[in-house]
Amino acid sequence: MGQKMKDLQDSKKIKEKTILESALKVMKQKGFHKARMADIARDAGISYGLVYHYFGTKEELFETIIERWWDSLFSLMGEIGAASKNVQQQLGRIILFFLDTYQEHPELVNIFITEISRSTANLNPKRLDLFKRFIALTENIIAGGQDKGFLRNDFKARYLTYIFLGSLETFVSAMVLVDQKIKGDAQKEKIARSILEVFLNGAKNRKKKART
Amino acid sequence: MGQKMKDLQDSKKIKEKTILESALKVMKQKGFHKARMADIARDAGISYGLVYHYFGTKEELFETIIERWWDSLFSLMGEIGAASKNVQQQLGRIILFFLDTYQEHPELVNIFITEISRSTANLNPKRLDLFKRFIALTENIIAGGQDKGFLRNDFKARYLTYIFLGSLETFVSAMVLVDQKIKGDAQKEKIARSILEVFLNGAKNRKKKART
Amino acid sequence: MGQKMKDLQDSKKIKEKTILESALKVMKQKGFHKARMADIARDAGISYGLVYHYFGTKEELFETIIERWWDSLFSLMGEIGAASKNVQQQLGRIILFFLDTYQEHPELVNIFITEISRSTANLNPKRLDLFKRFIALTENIIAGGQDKGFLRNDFKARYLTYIFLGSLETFVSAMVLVDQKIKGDAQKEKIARSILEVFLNGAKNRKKKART
Amino acid sequence: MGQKMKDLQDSKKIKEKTILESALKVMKQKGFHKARMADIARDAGISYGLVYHYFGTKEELFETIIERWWDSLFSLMGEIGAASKNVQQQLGRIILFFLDTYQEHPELVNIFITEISRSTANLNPKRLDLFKRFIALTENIIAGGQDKGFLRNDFKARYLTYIFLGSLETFVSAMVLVDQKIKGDAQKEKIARSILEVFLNGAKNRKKKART
DNA sequence: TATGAATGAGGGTTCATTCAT
DNA sequence: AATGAATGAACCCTCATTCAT
Repeated sequence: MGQKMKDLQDSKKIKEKTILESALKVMKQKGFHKARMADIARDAGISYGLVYHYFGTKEELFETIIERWWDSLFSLMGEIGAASKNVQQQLGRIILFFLDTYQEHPELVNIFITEISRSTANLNPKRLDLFKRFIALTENIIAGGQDKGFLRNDFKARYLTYIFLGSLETFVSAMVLVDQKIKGDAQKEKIARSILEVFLNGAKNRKKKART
Repeated sequence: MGQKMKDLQDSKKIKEKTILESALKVMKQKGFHKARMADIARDAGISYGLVYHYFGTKEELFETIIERWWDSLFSLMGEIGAASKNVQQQLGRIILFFLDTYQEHPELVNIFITEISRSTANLNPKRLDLFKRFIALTENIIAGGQDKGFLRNDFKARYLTYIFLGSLETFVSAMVLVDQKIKGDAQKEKIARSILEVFLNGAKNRKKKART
Repeated sequence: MGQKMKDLQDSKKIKEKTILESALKVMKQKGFHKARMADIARDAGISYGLVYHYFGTKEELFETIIERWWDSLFSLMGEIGAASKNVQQQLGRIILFFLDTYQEHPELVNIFITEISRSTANLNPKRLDLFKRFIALTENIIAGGQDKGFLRNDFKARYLTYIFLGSLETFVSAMVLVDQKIKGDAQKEKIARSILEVFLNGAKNRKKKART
Repeated sequence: MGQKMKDLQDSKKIKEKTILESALKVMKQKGFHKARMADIARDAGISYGLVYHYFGTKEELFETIIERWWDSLFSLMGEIGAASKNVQQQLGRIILFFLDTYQEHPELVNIFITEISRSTANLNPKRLDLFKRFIALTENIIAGGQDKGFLRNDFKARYLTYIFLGSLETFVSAMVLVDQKIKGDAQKEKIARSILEVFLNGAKNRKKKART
């Protein structure tokens, strides 16, 4: 491949990325349905006709965003599965992934949570499958922990999975809502540990005798 | 007030309720932004002009739905605060409220969670305040539990609150997503106990020695 | 006719008048096209359904207003014609009629001028005829003045008529525009004399030698 | 600026003008409130979406029409002020401007008179100011004539101004009403002279002794 | 690639009018 | 007479998408 061609491709990639980032930004501000192609183009500093050159339709643009999210998520789940760490570490990795992504792209997390994970309107079979697949992968980890006797067996793995992902998700989205920034890796680690600790050991006080 | 007038008011109330329910139904199917007034009217079996007779605009219709949700939620929080139960019971009541509402109006929960709680686009200051107020009330309960030594003190009450509400919410919304119906009060109770139990005692197995 | 029936008819007349006056008021504020039946009814203190009981349609309500205007105008023109006054007095009567009506019902004059006299959209053949008839009657007076040698003969009567009515109309509508009230009969007389004087003798200074 | 760019701008200007002319045409036929954007677009031979591309809203389109009218009017008043002609000539210029505009764009004059000058509903403070400014400029000319002793001093300049503009306006609008075309410059000149002559010297016959 | 003029389906809203009570 | 719920035609405006340049 010639240098020129490579440059061209690079420039194409860069523009694509610019558009995607503008899309995230605008969608965060106005929500998916209210985000206009013209807004996205303006934010990206290009004409709106050009957006159609790179992404066929608004839907396609949206799909691309979603796909990239899932790709990175499944890529992580693959890594986690490959490395045979213990449950605690595996769950920790998932938590950190969400916090990392949030740190880098708060809008992405926001949109993922807002527009995709919750809206049945946006939930076509293909997307639902991705969800189920992710939940199933998490459930596998949880079930593995149950098998090893590390996690309690008196609840279905599926229930524990919901609770785990729920804690995580609400943490992240609560931060999105109040536009909290995670300040530094230290805070990130602390938050991750909190979530994991409460999930594993519960909110109940074990040190003193409870008065009630 | 004469009987006739009472009847008229009743019929008005009934029609209002019909419209609200149709709105919930349609919004669930298509999402808020995609829900057309014409759809709602058709579902309610009336002309769309009449919807405007009862609710000035689509936005107002939406606001009414939200307000009623908050009213019932705050009404519950008031009751819980008034009755000086222990933390466990108080949290249990909150869980049951969400499950109950879901049982009766799955769409309402869905819309609340999907369109309101998460979309910053819909989150004007007034709404954000309601949210913060609800979170603060829950935090009070949690903090109360910490004061009594029942809940652990090594995490901020706010963090525990997020985790509690997160578990609960994800449970409910996961059920919304896969369109699970809660079968009977027995199942509802069981789910409520699961959520509370894991929140309080953690997912870790305490009976056997964990192998990892 | 029984007393009861007479009372009923009176009450009917009163309500009709109330509606007509509210219509004038609202139309003045919002213009004819923007004036809603509901507005008129609210101003009259009745339900809008009742307006339809008295006047079949909005158009009919409008027509009634116009008709009454024309009736009183033609009634005046009849009087003027009957009494064989000189031109000066006849023209004076017309001027006073407009000023009187304006004094009593500024809205009516406003609507007449704004919505009727000028909008070709509202000018169906019947209405155009009324106009032409009024102009013709005025022209007769003017032509009479020419015949008697009182008014100049070097311009068509029609032209002089336009100029006469134009001066008058602009005076009145300029007052409508700036919402000037005519203060007392003295001012009214003075205005009437000014208009007539300038129409008859011109704006040119006749007392001194003009420098230009 | 490149030739291409100039062409583009030209084409844009041309289309804008096309739309404005269609707007005038339709508004004349149906009145402003009844004029539908779709009608205007159809008359201009374009889709109605495009009208919104050029003019944001119906209101804006309307505003543009009004503004251009005022611009040309004030531009004339500036010219008149600059050239220190005598009063007679200055007033003549104003008359000819109205007649010219009428000759070229009868709709514009009609709309100006019908929808704007008279409807208090359309009379926001900004517009009222423009009116007052125009009247004040005319009044200046009249007052100048009074100062020089050319015009009579026994009436306020403001009154004479009303009468002058009134004669002029009614002439023009009467012609609009009956859809008279001005045939050739000769007739235009004659009309102009008539108006001025009657305004200056009055309608009274000065040659013979009036019999009444 | 890049622009933005052009299109038109879609959907919110208004309001005159009807009609059951 | 009186009310106001109910209807639906009409109309403004938005915005995804196409296409000529």
